[in-house]
Amino acid sequence: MDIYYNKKQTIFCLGVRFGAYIFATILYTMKKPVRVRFAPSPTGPLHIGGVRTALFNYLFAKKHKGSFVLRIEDTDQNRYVKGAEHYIIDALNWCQIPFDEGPGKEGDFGPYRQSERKEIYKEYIDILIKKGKAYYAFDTAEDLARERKNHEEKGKTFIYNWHNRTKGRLVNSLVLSEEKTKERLESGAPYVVRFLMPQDKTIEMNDIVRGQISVESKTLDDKILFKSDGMPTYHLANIVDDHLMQISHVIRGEEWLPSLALHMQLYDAFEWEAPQFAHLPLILKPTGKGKLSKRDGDKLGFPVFPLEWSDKNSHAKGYKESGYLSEAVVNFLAFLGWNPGTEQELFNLDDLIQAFDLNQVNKSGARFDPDKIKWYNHAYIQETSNAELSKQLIEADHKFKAFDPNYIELIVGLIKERAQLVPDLLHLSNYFFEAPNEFDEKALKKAWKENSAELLSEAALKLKEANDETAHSLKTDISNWIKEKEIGFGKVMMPLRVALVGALEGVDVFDIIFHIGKEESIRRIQRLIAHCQTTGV
RNA sequence: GGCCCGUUCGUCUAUCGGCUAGGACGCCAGGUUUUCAUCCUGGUAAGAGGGGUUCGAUUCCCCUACGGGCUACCA
Repeated sequence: MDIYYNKKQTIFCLGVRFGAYIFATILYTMKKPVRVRFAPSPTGPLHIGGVRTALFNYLFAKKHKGSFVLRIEDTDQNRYVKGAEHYIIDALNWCQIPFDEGPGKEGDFGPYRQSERKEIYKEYIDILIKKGKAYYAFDTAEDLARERKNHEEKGKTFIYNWHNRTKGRLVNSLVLSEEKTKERLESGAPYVVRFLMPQDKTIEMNDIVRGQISVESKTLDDKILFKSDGMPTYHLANIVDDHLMQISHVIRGEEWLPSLALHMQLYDAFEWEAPQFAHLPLILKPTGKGKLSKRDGDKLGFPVFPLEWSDKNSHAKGYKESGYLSEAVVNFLAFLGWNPGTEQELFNLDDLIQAFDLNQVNKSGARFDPDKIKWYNHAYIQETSNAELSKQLIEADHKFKAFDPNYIELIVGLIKERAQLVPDLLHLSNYFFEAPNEFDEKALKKAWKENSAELLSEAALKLKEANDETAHSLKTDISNWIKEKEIGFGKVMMPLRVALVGALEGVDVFDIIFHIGKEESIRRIQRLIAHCQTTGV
């Protein structure tokens, strides 16, 4: 194969290999511990895309024996939602991807809420200003809106950067004299701090998922780093915290990719070594356009949140409450945008940690498939013990408290292969716990023939005498009787099933009789006969 | 509009220059279950288009199209 390589390719390949080797060697000698963070904003319930980001961070951390940090990015006081932080922690715990450090689990790098780190950001923004990498700006929101509008009317886009930071009508410390700036600041006038984006620089970046990316700095704007309310914006807080918390790898959603150039410039400005970045593909709506949003759940009939959430103006369903097992959700999520390259589909958390590799993460967005997550759930229900499922069943419906737990376990074992969601166990099993209170019309039409009443009466008599030691002995006795009578099995079995279940569904008829008992079975048979007589079927 | 990223069955994806393009979900058919479901077997179905590079491109490069993201004193 290699003989077909031309010279150019060979040199290139050697170059790449040599480069990779040097890079690997440097990485190896540094041997920095892996530290990753999940940094959500407490603006509401964590949605399923956020859970996936957290999961990938967790898997990567555990794979490399590193730490998984939870940092609450609550720098926007307007969007702060009470209870959201608590929800995030509950959700991570339910998924069994707990963090090693974070609020309530203080490590060496706290505090872990950005609102509690206000002074730190002030300190660092001052460093940037002193270095001449950032500047004060006094333009009001109205000023900026006006500028945008003016530009728009001329068919242009307003960008606050080298184009106009010192021209036009903008007011900032680059155009004001030092004294004037000082005066303004001391007068208590509101100000923001902007990053002084270099004018002519090709910013080369490397992303673990996407490889080389490059952006021309002249297309970028002087982003606000420090808001007039004394809080940092995401960009500043993020870089400062990732540095201070010694984050080695930033694994986050693709929506942050356009900010990467800014972030790299910030690391440069501080003269800090940047962590490695991996931008995860977005999760898209099952149908239609765009990324999966918090509102899609109700519209499309599946949860988009791990746990249910309610506040005064909204209520949203959660996977947990809808009867999904966390293992299924985690397995499904792991396979959105990643796969191990083998044909194995079922992975528990330990397997995932073993197999996980950021290099195998896909670049393109993945549509969310509600059918597939159901399939995973069915698979995991089969793997879950009858005892555990019974426990969940009893929790879900208190009527089961009246029954022997051992009986419930037996029944669960009988029906679980038919259950896709945990609550399915409820309606799939009800004929084991109570007689049907109505009979499905279609089923009756199909099962009930002229002589059904007589046959069933006779069947009831035979049942009384039958050996009910096991379901199998029952089956043998009744089958023999049907054979002797030389009638089709269906003639007896179908109406019998309707009598027991109320419909043409359910597990094996003899399993049902065995578990509910002969007496109850006969009672149900008589009820159906009576029903058919009164309704004249 | 500008900037960035992406594009293999309907969906999630495998392939890291040799392909009769593999698996899973879904769907369809058959079998098992005298029911329903499960389960088993089989089937359906894909490299956006156009140029290069190459003995050979799904794979590498370019263009176009399409999709996605960002473009806030939100994260």
